[in-house]
Amino acid sequence: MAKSSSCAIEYTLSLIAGKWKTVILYHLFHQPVYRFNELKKLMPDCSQRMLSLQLKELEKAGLIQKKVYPVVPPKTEYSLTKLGQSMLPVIKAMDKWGLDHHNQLNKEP
Amino acid sequence: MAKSSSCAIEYTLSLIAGKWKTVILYHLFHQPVYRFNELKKLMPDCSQRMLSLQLKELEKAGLIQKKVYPVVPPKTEYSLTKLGQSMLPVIKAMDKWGLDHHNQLNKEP
DNA sequence: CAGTATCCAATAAGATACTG
DNA sequence: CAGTATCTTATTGGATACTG
Repeated sequence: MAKSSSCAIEYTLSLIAGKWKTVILYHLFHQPVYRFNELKKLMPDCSQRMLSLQLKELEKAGLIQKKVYPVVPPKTEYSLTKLGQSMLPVIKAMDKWGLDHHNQLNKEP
Repeated sequence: MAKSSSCAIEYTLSLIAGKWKTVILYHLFHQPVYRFNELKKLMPDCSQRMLSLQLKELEKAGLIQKKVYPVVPPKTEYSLTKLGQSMLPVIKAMDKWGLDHHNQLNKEP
């Protein structure tokens, strides 16, 4: 984000680049609300730290929102904002492309 | 690409992540063939080195192909492969989203 | 024209331990 | 439960100069 992008697509990419952001959005499209540890379980290869960072960046980008319940033990809920929901076509297109072209997936005997 | 992705969308992202890849694809959708320096001119903020690297990765991913003419001075042409063309919905969705939501673009007086 | 080579800076990501 | 802190490594990107 150092330089302003000169191309629309660059801007879009800047918001969803990062190893886990699209995956997080993907999950939130399939279930509207997730807690931190639920997401963690869905993404076993994503460390707690990375999940935390990526959620923060998505929140900063305005794509997701976080609701914190002041209870003990803590409870937080992540969900898509309106803006995040508008990303659905992008996520869908990427998911479809991956399903169509990633031969290593869903090819178990 | 160290670990195999467990999610289709992760795979898609892995192929188009990188600061300039989607932009290159975007241009190749609007004009089927480009030479190295033509792309360079379209992307003034992308260094020659980066352009070269990103083109190489796109080629390795099978999304673009390169035709080299054995002439002096050298002439190369880059174009989308069939696989690259199949990425159109993804690029289009990202472009549209950027146009719709990046307020800093196309707002000059 | 279409790149490489080299060197360096910045950023992203991983591992592990700790906490309100 | 939902994170931080710290340290380290890996990857990416940039500047500049050079070449077949």
